[in-house]
Amino acid sequence: MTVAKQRDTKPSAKTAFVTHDHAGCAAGTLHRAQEAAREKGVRMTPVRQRALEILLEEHRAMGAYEVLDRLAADGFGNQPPVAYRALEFLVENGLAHRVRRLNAFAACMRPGEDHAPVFLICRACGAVAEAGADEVRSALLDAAARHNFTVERATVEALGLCPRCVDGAEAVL
Amino acid sequence: MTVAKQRDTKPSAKTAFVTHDHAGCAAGTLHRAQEAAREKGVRMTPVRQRALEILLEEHRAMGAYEVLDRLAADGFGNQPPVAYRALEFLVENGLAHRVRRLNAFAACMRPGEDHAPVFLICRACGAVAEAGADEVRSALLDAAARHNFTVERATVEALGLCPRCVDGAEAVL
DNA sequence: CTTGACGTGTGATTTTATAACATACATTTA
DNA sequence: TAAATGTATGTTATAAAATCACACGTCAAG
Ligand SMILES: [Zn+2]
Ligand SMILES: [Zn+2]
Ligand SMILES: [Zn+2]
Ligand SMILES: [Zn+2]
Repeated sequence: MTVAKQRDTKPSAKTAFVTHDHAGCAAGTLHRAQEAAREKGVRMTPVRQRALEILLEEHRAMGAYEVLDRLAADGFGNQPPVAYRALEFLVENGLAHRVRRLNAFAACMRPGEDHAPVFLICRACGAVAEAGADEVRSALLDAAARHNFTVERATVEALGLCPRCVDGAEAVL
Repeated sequence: MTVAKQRDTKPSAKTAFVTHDHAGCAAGTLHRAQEAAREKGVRMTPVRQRALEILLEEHRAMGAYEVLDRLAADGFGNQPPVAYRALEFLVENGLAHRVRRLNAFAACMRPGEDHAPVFLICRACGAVAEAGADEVRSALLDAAARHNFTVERATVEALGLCPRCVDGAEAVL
């Protein structure tokens, strides 16, 4: 089937800002996330999977309450902990990320790959891309080392304009 | 006077995690912040200055409500906007930074210097250091450029253990 | 003196996140 | 299978963080 072909396609790492077969992109990522969960021995329950599917619908970050509304509409609980717990599970297990600048969550595009994500957030269209950036991470570790600081987790987020919005958007800085 | 000598001392860039003359450190930074505000033509009103002084008391980040309590105790208003407005002013004018991981604010140690701050946040003692890290910034810009993304603002924060806490703190990762 | 920009005070509300407890389901153990 | 145990979900309530909307005061330009 044609979907299966898309499913195992390696992501091009810059899909978020260009038009692409997102149905296949999302299905493939979901599939890889399920695989990662299975290998990790954690349970991908219905709420959790649905929450991930919701995050995967678009390349943008969603607030917990927005996810909650969607989950509730699908027959799951409608209280904050329902969404927060599902999202926490996804983040803990590397299937989603928290985007601190937006107080929101985004599906991970490389589930199970143990990567160091850098987020590129378009302030005009809200698109969020997950850029792999080992150089950023190692530069950060170097800087920390100069202060004798031991890094355990890092947040790297850039706000700006994606290639589609860079023309025709008013400057902010 | 001895304070004046401290006031114009350039910060060593790694003061936060080592014992130092913090009274002089704070006074000097406040002085430089006032200077920066004057040069920029913005008004350092009483609330704003007091808010900065409060942030400068320790090398850690403070929540808006914590700052608010302190301001209220000093006779200023006791409603959230009082603190948020003062903090927003400080951030907008480069006299303080927002630490997103903590939903908190920290005084800038290089007011008026137009720098690219990287925060090192100790999860054990709460100390926050502002590490200059041009390499991190340029690596981030490179990564963004590969996606044709235009960076306007960036957040780089590392959570971990400072040199004083690295011994005798349980692992978390 | 009047106008308008800016800053501050205050009450109310919105948005984001957790605490605490009860119930349901699943996996192990007997 | 039945009991026991751990894990997941549902629900009520509350806490924490941030913003809105409006009134009042100050000060400097016209
Ligand atoms: Zn896609
Ligand atoms: Zn965009
Ligand atoms: Zn100091
Ligand atoms: Zn520490």
